[in-house]
Amino acid sequence: METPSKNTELIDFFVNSLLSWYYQNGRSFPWRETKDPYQILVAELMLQRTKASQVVPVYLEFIKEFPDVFSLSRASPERIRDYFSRLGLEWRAEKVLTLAKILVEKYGGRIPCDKEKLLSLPGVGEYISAAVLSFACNVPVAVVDSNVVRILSRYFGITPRGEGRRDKKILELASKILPEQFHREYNFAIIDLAALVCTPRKPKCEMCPLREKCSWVQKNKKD
DNA sequence: ATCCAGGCAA
DNA sequence: TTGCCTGGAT
Repeated sequence: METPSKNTELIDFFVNSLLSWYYQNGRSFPWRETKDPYQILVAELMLQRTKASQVVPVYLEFIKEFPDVFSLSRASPERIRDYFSRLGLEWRAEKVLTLAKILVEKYGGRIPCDKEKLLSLPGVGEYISAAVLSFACNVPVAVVDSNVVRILSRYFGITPRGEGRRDKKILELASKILPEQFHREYNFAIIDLAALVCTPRKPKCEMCPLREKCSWVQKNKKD
């Protein structure tokens, strides 16, 4: 009887605090200024396992040389590798070219706003698919990476079974929380909070907008 | 030396 | 669903 309303309260506080924090403290990146699915896709391919600040110059140069999927599909593998090697992702360059060619030949150069079609593309999994859908296609889906998992499990006091990205509880919670009207801002917000405040080690709980109701903060007060 | 993390194959 | 791949971070 009291659990559902408490959960709702917990969720409302989470979403409201997170969003207002984001409007004050959120980061700005070139790929957040656009809703072009191609540019979003390129950014996400580059952002995997790479610090965003390091991606910025590479991304800008890449988009300048390959402003759309057609120009990319005509690029040489070596030229693409030049960019991705700067990010430690040169082993992916070949896949990027394959991806561009498929987009041109099969989809007429348009990135499909469809989960199944996105997942069928080489180099695109759950994470990038969700990112493209929310950031470019205006489809309200929760973007869940290990950073998001960390925040949800800390705040709500959930211990994921094995990997969080494969934990049903976490995924259900993530989509339950997602505010449909503000899904894009919300997804950016949770990514930024994870990067700036709720870091894996030594999180800056003093400056966290969620600390009042964070289960992890309460548990660690003893220390 | 080990861990991490999203994509992917078995 | 489980384990491997890759290379930067710890």
